Amino acid sequence: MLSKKCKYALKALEYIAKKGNEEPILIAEISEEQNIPKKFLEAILLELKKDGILQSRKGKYGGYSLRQSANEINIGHIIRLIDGPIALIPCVSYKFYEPCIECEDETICGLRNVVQEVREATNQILSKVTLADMLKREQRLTRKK
Amino acid sequence: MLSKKCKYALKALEYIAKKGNEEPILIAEISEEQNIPKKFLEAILLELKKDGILQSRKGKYGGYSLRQSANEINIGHIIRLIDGPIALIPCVSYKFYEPCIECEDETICGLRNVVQEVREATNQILSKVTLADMLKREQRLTRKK
DNA sequence: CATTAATCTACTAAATCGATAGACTATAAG
DNA sequence: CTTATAGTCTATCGATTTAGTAGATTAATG
Repeated sequence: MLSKKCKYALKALEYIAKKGNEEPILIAEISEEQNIPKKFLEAILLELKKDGILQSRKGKYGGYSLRQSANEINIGHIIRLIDGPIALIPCVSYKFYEPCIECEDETICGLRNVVQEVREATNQILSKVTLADMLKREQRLTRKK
Repeated sequence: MLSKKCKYALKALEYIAKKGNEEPILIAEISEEQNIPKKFLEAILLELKKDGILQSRKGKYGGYSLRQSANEINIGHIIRLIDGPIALIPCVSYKFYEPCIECEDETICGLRNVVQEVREATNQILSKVTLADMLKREQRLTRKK
């Protein structure tokens, strides 16, 4: 399950991308508009900045803006950044690979073999979806109503 | 990520299915052979029993055995039983559906739309894999070596 | 120099996870 | 009917993670 933090991150990114002008957007504004606790949001935006997804300016006329364009920002990447591995077990994760302690030989593990398929399918989808795509989907769904 | 508890559950089931005779298997034996803390394992096996996957007998010659046949026991079901929802957000989960608190209208949510695809792909795989399949995979992988 | 707004450091409450202890109950053998 | 065996139930515990808060600090603007 995605953490609240991760959902907050995605909502904040959506919000920034939607307004998508040059002028930076205030933490306070995002916090109010998206109902995200301000202090918590601060920490989240900072993480996104440190990863190079956002940029910021302090002081008057300061705030946050996208550093990468919305169609370069991958959703799977954001999820991994905030929540860590998406895979169901660490021994099938690319980014967060770790051998299972309880497993003597992972190459013959049945569970691993199954979970590997799941990871492949998940990755197939997530690796393609960007922030821009997500906004497009939202627009499409809204028009349908 | 799957919890340790869940991995223990799957390992225990594999062990029981492998021995797969009529005679019940002791908690203590599973615990030792699979390196699972005994007391913890007790609780796990009890859950599996309450769900109808295992059956047990007390006293001498007692122990645990499969109640369902290994090719009726679905891996996704076990994971959901022990760890809860597999889906990334509750609003796309069949078994554990819950609306997102922070979401006013889930039908137009872009994230939900993406995550729904992931759930579909995951389900496609997990709904087909049984305990028997997992054992078969293990055998196949072992032969390959 | 005053104001604004991000950044950094340090907590805290609550929930979850992994595990343990000990009393209780049902079964089989003698 | 008693004893040994082995699962069941209740309660608790320490560590970690999650969600959130408080307050001081730093940088940009004017």
